[in-house]
Amino acid sequence: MSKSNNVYKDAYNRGLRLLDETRSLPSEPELGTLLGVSRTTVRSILSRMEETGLIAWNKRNKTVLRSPGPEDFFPEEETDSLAEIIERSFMRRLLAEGAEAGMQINELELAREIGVGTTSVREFLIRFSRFGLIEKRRNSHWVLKGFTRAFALELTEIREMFELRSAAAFVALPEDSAVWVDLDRLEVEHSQLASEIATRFNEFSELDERFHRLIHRASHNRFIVDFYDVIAMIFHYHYQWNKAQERERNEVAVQEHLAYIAALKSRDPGKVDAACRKHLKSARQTLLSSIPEGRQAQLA
Amino acid sequence: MSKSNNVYKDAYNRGLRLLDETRSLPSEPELGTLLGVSRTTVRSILSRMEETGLIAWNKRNKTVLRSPGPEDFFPEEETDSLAEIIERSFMRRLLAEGAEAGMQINELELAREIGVGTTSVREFLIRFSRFGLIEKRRNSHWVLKGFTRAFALELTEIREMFELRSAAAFVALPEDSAVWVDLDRLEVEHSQLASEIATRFNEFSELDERFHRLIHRASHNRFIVDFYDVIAMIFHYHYQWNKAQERERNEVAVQEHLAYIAALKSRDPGKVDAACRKHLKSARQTLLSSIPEGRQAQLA
DNA sequence: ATAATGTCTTTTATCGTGAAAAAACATTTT
DNA sequence: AAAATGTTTTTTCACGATAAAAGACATTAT
Repeated sequence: MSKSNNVYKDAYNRGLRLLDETRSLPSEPELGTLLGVSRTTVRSILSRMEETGLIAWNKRNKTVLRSPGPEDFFPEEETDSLAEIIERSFMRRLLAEGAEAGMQINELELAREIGVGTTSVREFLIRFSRFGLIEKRRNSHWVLKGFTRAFALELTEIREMFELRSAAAFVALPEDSAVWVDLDRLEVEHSQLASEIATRFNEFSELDERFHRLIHRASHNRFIVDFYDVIAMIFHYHYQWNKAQERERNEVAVQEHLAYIAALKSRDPGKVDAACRKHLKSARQTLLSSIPEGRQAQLA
Repeated sequence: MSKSNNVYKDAYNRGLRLLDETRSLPSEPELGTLLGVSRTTVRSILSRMEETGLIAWNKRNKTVLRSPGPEDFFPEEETDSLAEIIERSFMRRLLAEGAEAGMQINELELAREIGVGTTSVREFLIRFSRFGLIEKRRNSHWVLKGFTRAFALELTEIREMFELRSAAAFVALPEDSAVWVDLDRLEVEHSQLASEIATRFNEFSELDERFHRLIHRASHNRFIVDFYDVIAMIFHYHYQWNKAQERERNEVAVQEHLAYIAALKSRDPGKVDAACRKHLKSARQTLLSSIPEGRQAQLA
């Protein structure tokens, strides 16, 4: 089967949305930048749009003929990369009952179960290993370390260390740095979300990530910035799994963020430290409370 | 070619060294644990030892017939794993002239140059990416970020944060913890090395790693422990490349370690903090001084 | 009954291969 | 001449296949 054309399909779907906005499409290189793909893929997309009568394409002329309907889109599941598919399957397994720490992970079995080649699974596991949840035995299998209380504590310890430092670096940034504009924008978004929290609470997760990444970036340290990937990944799946009190949790978090943002804008290191600590403390509580005592040694 | 039998060859070579020590070899499972390989490999080793007249093998009886000579050993280069071969080739390229930051890395070219399959190179790059020296462009090539001054500063910033915290955790360990015995042993080794520094200065590197790993382990945090892999890797190649004042540098470092060890043994947090800071400061200086100003944006 | 050896099965490591996608080069259009 | 389109080449991604190595099961020895 070699390689799926999900890059093409995903870009095609995103390309369809452009058709509603304009009468005619821009140049091929421009479309490439817009969709984040090469010209080769852009041309495949245009070919199909022409075939299905969405556009008339003649050299530089790409006139929109009709608006795309739902049937023009490729099915969602065909637009995922193999890596995403494997990650989802793997995490589902991890979060399912019975995934105990110490358990061994079988590449071949995983590959067969997901229906992909072993190479992709191997590469996924190598990439995934930096999250600290699995470990490789030299020329042998992988071992599951488990999403335990210990893991959560180790993760949050680093997170707190890094974020406090980043926040301190943030307030030291010059007045004319672009981050202050970004921060203002995030503040507005937070306020809006706060006022409509009852209905939009599930949008917090995405805002949360953008906010913390902005702060971490102020550290100007690639190891700190990269570490946020670990946090983001854990929180992503954690929230998917644990929906208890989601609304209340997010409501509290939004307010903490607003206080944190205000502290940053005050540029008072003391206030920032306090606001940051307060938020990190409740974030840790949230994470820890989701790991039942009785399953400490188990992968929840 | 599928898979090289370097595991067998390496274990065989290590197995040969056992022949000098005993009249007869232990059981197969015991040999397996000793050499860190499976029984399957142990049996292959025993078969060859029998063939080459090194031992007489009959079921549980494995009598040593003669001592192995140099010709019995497999050549060193055949005992390296593919990953080691690729890493060495890759690092040689990095440290060679002309490896500038921003340069793109070509999997296929690397694979051809080293004479291995692309899969192995890909896996290596994924594993290597956590060191923060390369970065992947989404469905495209890897980009070299370069061993720059910025890299060294970011690395040492984290190192210092982690080691100070680990050292603080170290002194808080109970009196009966096994680490104190390990520390005593390391102190003796340091003293011995200090007294013979003129001739043995090149043995410091290995001692250095063991010492810092012991301290980092006290953090009981997998992210801190794992981060030492990045430091160890950088220092390993850094020292291979920069031999200037090696003797003097190591002489100073050994003394700093001894002071650091004394501080740890005093269990006085203030003293530990001071000794740790002092050592880390000079370690940072050493690393920075090896990155010439004029090549800041370049990979040395 | 425990622990070894002997045998068979499964898994891991690595390669070559082919399609998807990117990138490079050549040609045309503005 | 700058930027687009058209065409060709190269690289990445993913697979199945195969030998090495690990692991499981069966048998034999203490």
